[in-house]
Amino acid sequence: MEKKYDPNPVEQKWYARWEEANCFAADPHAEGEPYSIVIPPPNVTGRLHIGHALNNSIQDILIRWKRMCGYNAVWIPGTDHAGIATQSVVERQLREEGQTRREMGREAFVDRVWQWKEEYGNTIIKQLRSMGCSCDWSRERFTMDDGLSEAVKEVFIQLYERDLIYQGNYIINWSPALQTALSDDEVEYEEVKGNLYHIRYPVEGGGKDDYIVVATTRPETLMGDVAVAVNPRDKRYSKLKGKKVILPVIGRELAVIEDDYVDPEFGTGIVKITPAHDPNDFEMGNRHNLTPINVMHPDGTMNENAGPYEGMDRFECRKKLLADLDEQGLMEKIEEHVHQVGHCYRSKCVIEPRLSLQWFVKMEPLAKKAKQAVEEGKVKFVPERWNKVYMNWMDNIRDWCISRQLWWGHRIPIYYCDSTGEVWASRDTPTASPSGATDIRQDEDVMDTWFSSWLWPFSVHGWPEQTDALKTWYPSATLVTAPDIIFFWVARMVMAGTLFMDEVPFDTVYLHGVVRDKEGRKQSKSMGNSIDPLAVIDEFSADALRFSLITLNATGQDVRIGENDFEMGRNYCTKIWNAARFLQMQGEAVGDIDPELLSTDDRHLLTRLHRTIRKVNEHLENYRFNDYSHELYSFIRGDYCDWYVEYAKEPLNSDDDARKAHTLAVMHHAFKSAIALLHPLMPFITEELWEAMGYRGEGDFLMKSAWPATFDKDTRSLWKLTDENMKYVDAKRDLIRVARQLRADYNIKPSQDIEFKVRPANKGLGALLLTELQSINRLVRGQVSVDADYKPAGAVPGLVSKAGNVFMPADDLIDVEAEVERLDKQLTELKGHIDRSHARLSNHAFISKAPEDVVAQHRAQQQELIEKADKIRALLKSLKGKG
RNA sequence: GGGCGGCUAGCUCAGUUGGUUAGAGCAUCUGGUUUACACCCAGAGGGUCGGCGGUUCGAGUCCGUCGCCGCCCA
Repeated sequence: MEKKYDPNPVEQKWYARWEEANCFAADPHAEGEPYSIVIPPPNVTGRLHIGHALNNSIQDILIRWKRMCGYNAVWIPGTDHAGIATQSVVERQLREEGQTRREMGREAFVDRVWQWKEEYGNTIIKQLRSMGCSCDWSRERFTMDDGLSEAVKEVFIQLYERDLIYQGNYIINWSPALQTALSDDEVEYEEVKGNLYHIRYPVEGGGKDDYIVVATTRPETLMGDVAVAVNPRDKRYSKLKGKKVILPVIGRELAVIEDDYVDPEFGTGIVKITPAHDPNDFEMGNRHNLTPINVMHPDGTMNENAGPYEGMDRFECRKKLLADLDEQGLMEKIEEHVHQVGHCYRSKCVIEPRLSLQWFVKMEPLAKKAKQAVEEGKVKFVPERWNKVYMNWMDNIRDWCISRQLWWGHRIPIYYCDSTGEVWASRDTPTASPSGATDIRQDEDVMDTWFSSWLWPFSVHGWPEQTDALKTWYPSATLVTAPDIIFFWVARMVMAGTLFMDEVPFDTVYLHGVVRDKEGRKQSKSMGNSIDPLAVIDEFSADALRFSLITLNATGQDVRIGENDFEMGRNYCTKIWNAARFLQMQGEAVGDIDPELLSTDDRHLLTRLHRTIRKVNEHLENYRFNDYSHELYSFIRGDYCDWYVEYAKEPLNSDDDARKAHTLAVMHHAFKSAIALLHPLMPFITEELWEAMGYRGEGDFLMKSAWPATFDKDTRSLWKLTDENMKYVDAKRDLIRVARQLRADYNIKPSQDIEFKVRPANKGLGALLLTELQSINRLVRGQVSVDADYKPAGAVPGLVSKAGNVFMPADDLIDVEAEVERLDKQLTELKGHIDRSHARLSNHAFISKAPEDVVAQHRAQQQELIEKADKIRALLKSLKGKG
């Protein structure tokens, strides 16, 4: 083995070997309980960021763990076509070439996007490999693939036939930058400091001073006003009833209508009604039979209805209009006004509520089933609190606008015949209308990308075909994702699953936190604070990346990460590497564990292994990945390296070949189990060591090996893996720690062999210690002797350990003052604990109300504290007396 | 306006049903060429668990309230 671990070539080597050996490929007919995960499909335009790294590390842990446990596990990878993002990227490219998609034509443009996708589109998929993700690449899917497109079309038509899809003229969120409709969820509201403009509308037939004042935040929509409204109970304006007002600039007459919706408290209590540009006005307009007037082009410039402002951009128009109103003396006042303004989640432009003809999905019937599924516990959220968020969304569900004015995406399978006026949905490309007319055309729009993503859990398996994969792996087991797409994606998948499969798409949704920078800001490219996972892999290794992310991230909590946090992962790898190297240097392992030869430390290690396996299983089952990582970390670093290996050097260097061989057997058993347990988290180094240590069978891989089992009861009793032994070894180690502390406090050179006297806490313990002096001597780098009657002849430094008092008799060492000071401090601290313990135990209420075992526990603890304090007092006495 | 999360060592965070002397990593200090490892080892220092009030024999943990910080929905 190399002296230093060089991860990059090792990681590349193993990933290639796994792929060559088809280790990731799953077979629906294979044995084992099915366990499947579908990846949250990243954008095909995307690059791996740190959030993906966390997300996919978790999925890989689950899938590797389950695979080792014998499940028929599959992880389905893939990407989505990201309609808006991908189209934007290619359009930008065209622009640089001095072209536009309209010039190019739809077909050529779509071809061009496909070309782009083939060339650049799968970056993220390649990047997932360098992270070690064990996806079944033979099942990789793309939402625009034939099969998945088939599913999208089928679902659209089924919904259409069930009357759950409709086309309608409604106010939707319009992105002028992208020139497409967006769903409500794609709008981000931001607080903006704007103004509330108070504008005078002259009353028809009135004098110069006869006017009303309306307040608005978007004056540029004024040209689209079709009425003004007041609340019918608002006495101030009852005299306006039946009157008309004149729309400034345009000069159109507007009726004054009464509607309960108007809030008398807001602004002046009179609002302008602009049904084509505001959802509430649209509703009101419908109630009062008003015809909407649209004043804007799709790109956000003013249209012919805007009179003098035609051709101006909406914000330019606002400026000019305000100046004109001011000039005409129609501007009452301008108030500062903070309000929420919708922005496009992709282009960040200000959303324009706009009346237009779009396709919608009726969500209420879908929500009902999806809600029920969670209520009945068929889908569980981890952490549980997301339950409420999900329910709340379902309760306030709004119809889903699914049409997008784009070219890249699944085209809506609706056909029109202009001569006959027929409208119908078709699975195939029709050549004539149902009545036989041939002047037919397909709807120009495509569907929202999420309309394909919500089918992902079953469309990846070939639905609507009833494939074997679908039968075996639907529903999937666990969905791992970030909470920001709980509405976009998770909720809608539950809807699709319950509706089309009659079964929820997954039984658990694990929602992990957001990865932030050290200042707590979300990592983003535009802020320049993002950590590139590939750079981390390059510098520290994929194992280190995974380890650090998982170890630092508590269940469902956001995690702050900086560049040097990956050092801990790298250091851990190095440590494990060296532990393996040490073990290998001891020679071949022969023989098995022999109950007769087990030392107390052997038994301690094996007990800890047993408990570690148990806890690791528990943590993984409960999605407590950081606990899983910590548990193993302390086993490998603490129990195995720091204590056991150091202990083992004594038997390994002894002349007793049987003892030596047996120690090796124990070490290999523990080490082998440990790296197997670690494999889901750090797949590369563990696989490498599995081979290097000779654990690998012919054609075998650690990733395909069995998950370590806890020891059964018989083995535990045969090997005497008892609590008493744990207690003894812990006491012994406390003794060692105390002896080391004495050495450190008195600056004894490591090379100096020094004597320790131990007055054991009890006889049995003393007898046991006597049999283990060789290894203890090595660990304290001194000569320990056990003497129950030892009484220091002079002022001798000493400390109290769980195993008894430890003295370090040596000439010219003692600094009495310093020693007294330290013992005093310790005693004061102990006294505090004893006082509190005493107060508790002398409290009648405590004795009578607390459970017996708790009382007993506190009694024992108090006893321990008192004994320790007594020993310290004795030490102090001997120091003071003789010093 | 409603909801959620956070506030624990200098920093980043664990602490699952209330019950041993509140933990980890990093950072700091001291010592170290111990035949695996300085990406290391040994040892040490460091916390009124955001404030106040309550429930309880017992609160970092439960309840109320206030204060910041962040997110989501309207």
